[in-house]
Amino acid sequence: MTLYLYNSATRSKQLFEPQNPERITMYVCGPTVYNRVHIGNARPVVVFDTLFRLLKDCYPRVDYARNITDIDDKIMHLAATRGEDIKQVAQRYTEYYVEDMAALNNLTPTLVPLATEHVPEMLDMIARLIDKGYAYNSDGHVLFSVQKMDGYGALSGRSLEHMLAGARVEVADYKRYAGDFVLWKPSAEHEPGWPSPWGRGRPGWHIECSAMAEKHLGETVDIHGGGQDLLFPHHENERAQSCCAHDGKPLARYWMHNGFINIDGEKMSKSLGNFKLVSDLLTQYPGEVIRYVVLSAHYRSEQNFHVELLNAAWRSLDSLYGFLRTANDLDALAVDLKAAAGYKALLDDLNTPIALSELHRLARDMQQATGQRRQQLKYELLGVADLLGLLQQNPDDWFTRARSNDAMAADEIEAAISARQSAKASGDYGTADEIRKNLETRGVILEDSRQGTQWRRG
RNA sequence: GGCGCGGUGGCAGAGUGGUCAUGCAGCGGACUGCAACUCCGUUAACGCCGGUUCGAUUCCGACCCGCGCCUCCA
Repeated sequence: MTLYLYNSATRSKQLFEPQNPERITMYVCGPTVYNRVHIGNARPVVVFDTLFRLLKDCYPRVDYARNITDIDDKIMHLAATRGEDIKQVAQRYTEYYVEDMAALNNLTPTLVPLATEHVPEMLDMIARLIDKGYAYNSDGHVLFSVQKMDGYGALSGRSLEHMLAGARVEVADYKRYAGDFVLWKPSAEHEPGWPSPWGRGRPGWHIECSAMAEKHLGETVDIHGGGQDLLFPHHENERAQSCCAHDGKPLARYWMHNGFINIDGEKMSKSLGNFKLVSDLLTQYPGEVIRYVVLSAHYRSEQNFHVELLNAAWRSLDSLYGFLRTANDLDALAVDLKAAAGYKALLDDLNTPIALSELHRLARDMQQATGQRRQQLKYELLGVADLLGLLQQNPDDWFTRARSNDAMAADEIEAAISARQSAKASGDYGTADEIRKNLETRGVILEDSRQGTQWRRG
């Protein structure tokens, strides 16, 4: 078993060698809870959930932390406009987030730390950074001095000169250097805040991840992940804080970043009005279909998202579940999953498109195989699919579960089918076809076979 | 301006120096009372121009086009 991962820090695919094979640690940046999540927010969650599943299969223990940022200026503004407490706002959107992510078959991470519950840890880390000379207090702000750190910018591959050369940053007057970033900032009377040695205030964006990773996973994590856009400044700054607080020890051994999702070739943005909320998509598509679409592209490449993709993914899943339906009564027979091509594809930097293609190959092979081989193929198919978070529901449920409230009830459908059976038996094909056509207009498709008639919702 | 990424068949999307990705869609056929499902067969691609090579979609160079990041957006 050899796992290769692309490390953003070295810009190359590397053999994954954990610090301690008995306990793998992974930290992924979670959401700021101020709105419902869109499909772009869902991509890292699905990607790292898939990695989590793979790691759990390879190692005895995996501690996977995905934080919730529940204190942030965007949350504050929303709370203020609605006359609510930030806690109410954050809690509500956290619940939505959990709900949406669960609908996409994402497992719950081992740890889900909240920023507001780690303020003491952040204050402690900030104090250490000041003691060590990496941070300074200025006018109620505490700032990290990027010039004090050797190799600042190495993660994202940029130098201070280049960063500031073409930058159009307004330099705040409390900064000693334009590239310095905030660890702690003052809160006005009406704003949420916590007491600190530097006055009442709130944490900067980056410090929470450093503090929470340290507390729950230790000074160095094996894998740190997030979206491509977090590489700079967020991860660069996290790395700087942690590294300097820990006397040079690296924050992460492997940095992983997923690419963006575009909508019809354009970046998703509120100004373009083209962002797709997961909750909206879920009203029309099963979560598993959305997950399939996300996994159909390699996580590092850009993905172009549009409605036809969802439809194609749905049909692909129909095909896979169709094979499983015909094997419903078959007992799976265990084989070594790690020998499966789909498993190997995942070990190669999470090549999910190849793994998906293997699902189709396995399903087809299973359909044609007999005896033990058929049972083994079922095991392999379900096993690889499980690593992808797919195909784990009962095929009959997949095909017959009602998608809306006005959908035809199952017993009504069964009654229509037996009426059609009688018509067929008496040679009255006109009536039989009429019944079938009626069902079809109500979203029910019939499939005759020697064993009888099966139905599914189309 | 700085750093980086990508251009593959109708759509999506892997991969490779020399038969095949795969899925969805299309086309032809089998099965079926007719369909659906399934099966068999099949069409179709590697931005442009050079170079290296016996051979390049794959390596090298130029060009064209598209895209991302450069302080709080996954």
